[in-house]
Amino acid sequence: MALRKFYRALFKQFGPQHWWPGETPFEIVIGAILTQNTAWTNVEKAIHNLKRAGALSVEGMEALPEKRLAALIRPSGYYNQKAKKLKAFLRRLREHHGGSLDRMFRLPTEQLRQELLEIHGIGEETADSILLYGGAHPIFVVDAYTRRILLRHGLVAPGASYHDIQQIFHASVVSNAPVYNEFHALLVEAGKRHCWKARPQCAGCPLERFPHSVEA
DNA sequence: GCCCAGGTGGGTA
DNA sequence: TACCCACATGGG
Repeated sequence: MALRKFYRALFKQFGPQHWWPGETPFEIVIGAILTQNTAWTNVEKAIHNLKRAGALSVEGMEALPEKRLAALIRPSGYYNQKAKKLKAFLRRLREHHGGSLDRMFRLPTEQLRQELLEIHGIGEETADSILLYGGAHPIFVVDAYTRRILLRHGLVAPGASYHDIQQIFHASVVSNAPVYNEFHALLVEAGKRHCWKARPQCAGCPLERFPHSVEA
């Protein structure tokens, strides 16, 4: 299967990625929301502000007025929107799980995924990032780089949905959280290095030797 | 100045 | 369903 070859090639080239860059499950959840359509370097600044303000905890963040929260996460962009999203998540966590991430993550994967998707501001990629990286649930995260790379190699059709792409991974890669974790992180690294583009930008990339259906 | 970044939700046809 | 757009900062 092509994807398993991709994984080996990427790992050989880039090595372990040590994702997610976050010290606690709560930090990972917050980072997953803050990184939506945003460079991670900007998210780091926002998280630094939250830490400095003592707001990188369930209680600390819930105690903040939304305006104050928005000001702290300003460097991550879309800060008014994201403050609303963070508040919506915290409210749900408190009302359904007593404010405990541990309790929340004990739910079955599919049930928790459905619940996360009901929260304002949490779409499929963010829900899956929270599940995989925050709770070690074995579910594959599909992001823009993943889509572009698979598209370029003709492994998915142009109109493929998030679910379509996720199913390809679930069907061909063993259901194992550490493996899904590493694979997705490697795909993002490849994406950042423009491995989804044609030569010369892709020259030397670990996927170049695999067939390209789309010379984008 | 322009383009992009580890998306999502709301509106319209 | 399928587009289109708003949301916003910071780095290359």
